[in-house]
Amino acid sequence: MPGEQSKPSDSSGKIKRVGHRMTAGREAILNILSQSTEHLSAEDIYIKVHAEKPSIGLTTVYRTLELLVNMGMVARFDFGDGRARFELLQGPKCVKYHHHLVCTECSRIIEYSDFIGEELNILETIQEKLSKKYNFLITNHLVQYCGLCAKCIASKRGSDQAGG
Amino acid sequence: MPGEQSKPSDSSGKIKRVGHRMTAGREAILNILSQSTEHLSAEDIYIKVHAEKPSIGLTTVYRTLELLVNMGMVARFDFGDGRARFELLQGPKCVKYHHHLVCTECSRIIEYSDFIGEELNILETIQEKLSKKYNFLITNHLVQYCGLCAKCIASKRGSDQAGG
DNA sequence: GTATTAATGGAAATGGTTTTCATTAACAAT
DNA sequence: ATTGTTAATGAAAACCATTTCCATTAATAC
Repeated sequence: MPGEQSKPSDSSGKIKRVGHRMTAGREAILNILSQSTEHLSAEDIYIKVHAEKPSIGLTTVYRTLELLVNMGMVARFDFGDGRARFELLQGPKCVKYHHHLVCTECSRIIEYSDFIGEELNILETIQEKLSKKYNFLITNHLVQYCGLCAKCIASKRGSDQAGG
Repeated sequence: MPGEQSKPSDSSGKIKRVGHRMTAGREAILNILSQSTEHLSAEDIYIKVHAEKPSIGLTTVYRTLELLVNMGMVARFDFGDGRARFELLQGPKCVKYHHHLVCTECSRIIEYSDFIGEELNILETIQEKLSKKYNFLITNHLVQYCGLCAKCIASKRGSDQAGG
């Protein structure tokens, strides 16, 4: 059946083409990633995968994520809360650039796409200049605004007592 | 002696003013931080501090760094290699903005200050917009270009064998 | 179907960071 | 300078995300 490879984007095909085997675990993990817009940690993914395929272990999740990151299919982010987050770089829901708003209090992460147009020109111009000046092969960039989200501002205000 | 507080920047004074005690360990750590332009990890700092004051332990380094970060005197970065890096935000050598070039292969970090002017306008404009739209209190931002440094490009080329 | 070997799971190891707890020492009051 | 209070400390243990080990399983090629 030629239509069989009509999986969400061609992730499975890509994996095979590079000489890796397509397994139930890898497929499940790719599915989770393609269905989520959140930035999932390895454990988040493990919990979801494990729910639908209990045979799959955490180790496999880590190994698969490593593979996908190395293949450039998944991006890995460190937001400073001690666990890495992962995001699919392919498929319908994917975003090309990763510009985040991170709450330093509760680690809430917002991926904004507004205003990105304005940023990109400048960022790409600078990327080229840096690339030349420092002899870097730049493959990616990352912009993070750090601060407090609305909730944490509110709860801070509360715990600061009659602060005003 | 009134001239005694002429320490490099007024870090010690700042610590006391907030109600914390100035100790030998904290002073040593602040010294290390103010003397280095590198992005030091907790252990880097520990090794340097330990060399001049062997009584100071790694735990104290971590605790002091946490204090300084909370006081806003030190910035903490995660470059994805599993250990946090720290950088003084005060004193003569300090940089206001933290724009980095990170080698994903060897974790080499370059803090560039070129071209920053061009970026800042846009980044600050966007910061305000995001702040309003998402109700964030943004205190900081971070720009990272990721890729391969010159050395790692070269060594990749070598290990790829007759690749061209 | 069989062989090959990549992929896997579970347990153990690793390594950066945090916690615990008894001890020490900074600062304020004297 | 002495004393009292309690924050700060060091060492060891705990923690926890991630990696490694190794025997077993299963995906692909034949």
